[in-house]
Amino acid sequence: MGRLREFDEAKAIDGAVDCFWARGYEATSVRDLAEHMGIGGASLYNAYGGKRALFVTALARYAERSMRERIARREGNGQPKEAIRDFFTEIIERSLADRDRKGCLLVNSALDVAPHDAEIGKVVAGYLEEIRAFFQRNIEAGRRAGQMPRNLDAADVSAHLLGVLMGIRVLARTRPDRALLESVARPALDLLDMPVRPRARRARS
Amino acid sequence: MGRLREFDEAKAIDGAVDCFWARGYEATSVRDLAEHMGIGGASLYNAYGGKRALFVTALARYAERSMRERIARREGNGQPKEAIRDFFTEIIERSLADRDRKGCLLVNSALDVAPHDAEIGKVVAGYLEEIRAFFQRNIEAGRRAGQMPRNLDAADVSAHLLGVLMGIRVLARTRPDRALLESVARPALDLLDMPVRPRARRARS
DNA sequence: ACGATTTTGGAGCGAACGCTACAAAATATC
DNA sequence: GATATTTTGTAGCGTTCGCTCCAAAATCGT
Repeated sequence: MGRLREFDEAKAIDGAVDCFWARGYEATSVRDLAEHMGIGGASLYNAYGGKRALFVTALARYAERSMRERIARREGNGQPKEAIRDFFTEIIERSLADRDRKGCLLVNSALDVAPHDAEIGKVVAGYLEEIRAFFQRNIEAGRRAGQMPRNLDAADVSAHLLGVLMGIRVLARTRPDRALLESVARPALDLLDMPVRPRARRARS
Repeated sequence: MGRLREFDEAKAIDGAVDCFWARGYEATSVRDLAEHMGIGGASLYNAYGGKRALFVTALARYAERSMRERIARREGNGQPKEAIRDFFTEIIERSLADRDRKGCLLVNSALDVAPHDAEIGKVVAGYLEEIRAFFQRNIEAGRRAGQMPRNLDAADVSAHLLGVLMGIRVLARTRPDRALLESVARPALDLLDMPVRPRARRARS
């Protein structure tokens, strides 16, 4: 019973994601949100509760459609090393193509919102942990398949890859330069390759 | 000629740094600033021009007192590897001791302000480049001194270290956990060590 | 001492902020 | 069709925003 909603809820959330993504939490006003969501201010509060609650919803939408989608697309192909390499390649390519330098909503939130809001902080930390776990699963699979060095510490290296990923997204927002971003990633990805037996230059022992 | 300033200009700038550092650019109000700087609103505009100009000044102060000081303190000891290692150790320790999770003003600005303000973006990029250059100088010195592998690519690895540093500062704001932060840094720092000749497990060719 | 110049505190500008109140409009149940 | 319930648009609540105006206060050169 009651009047039914006239706006497209999926489009509305996507509009909210775009707003928070482009401008950040503080700099996004409720009026901006309502306009980009295609709804009125009253509907926004009626349907989503308010700015903060809407942000949590938008964050979940972003994580689902952007992060988890990207993970799911790479995983389960039986090529764990390519999964990780392609993950970084895609992030770099998208960062370079990101003309308005929006970066990653999760990373932006980790610095903007999370430190000032314990609840949202835990949510963001949980999303980032999902990325690290993706790295760890694929490192372990790569070791089992003999594609990666046996002595790789999956916990260490997965955390390292997560840190490098965060670094790429930070640097991309101030200096979206291909050479820089690829240099950041390369030493980390080289860890995943099998060591080459160093060729002896001259006879020595 | 004219009335002379009554407030301590150094303390005032430090107060502005503290404000922007703790709350971010957008979330810091001119009234917050004036109060923490110990001056009135009119004096703030008279002496510094406005919120944005004051932010640029505060950023320069932070870079000088926090970043360049940290670099200068480590460099020129003839121990380039320790300079880099200690740099990361200090960042991790300070991040763990940073109870209100202020992080690094440069990194915060790189995500908050830089993408929306081209001029400030270039300033921030310049400061970050100083950090990368510090890494590169010490990598080259370490190679010359025979403390680091001869085949280290100083450009690549210095960019990598900068990325890892950014990653540590991001993760520290959402999950200030020693094990996590040290895991992020460890594989990067291990690059600086001389390779150990792998001990042959069994006789094999 | 005096005019010129600068700083300081206070009041307040117009605008935008997050949010709410309220009545008209639209639906389901009966 | 009457009633109950929900959504929608509008108007506006009180607050805060960055910033400016202005007169009093304080210092200089002369």
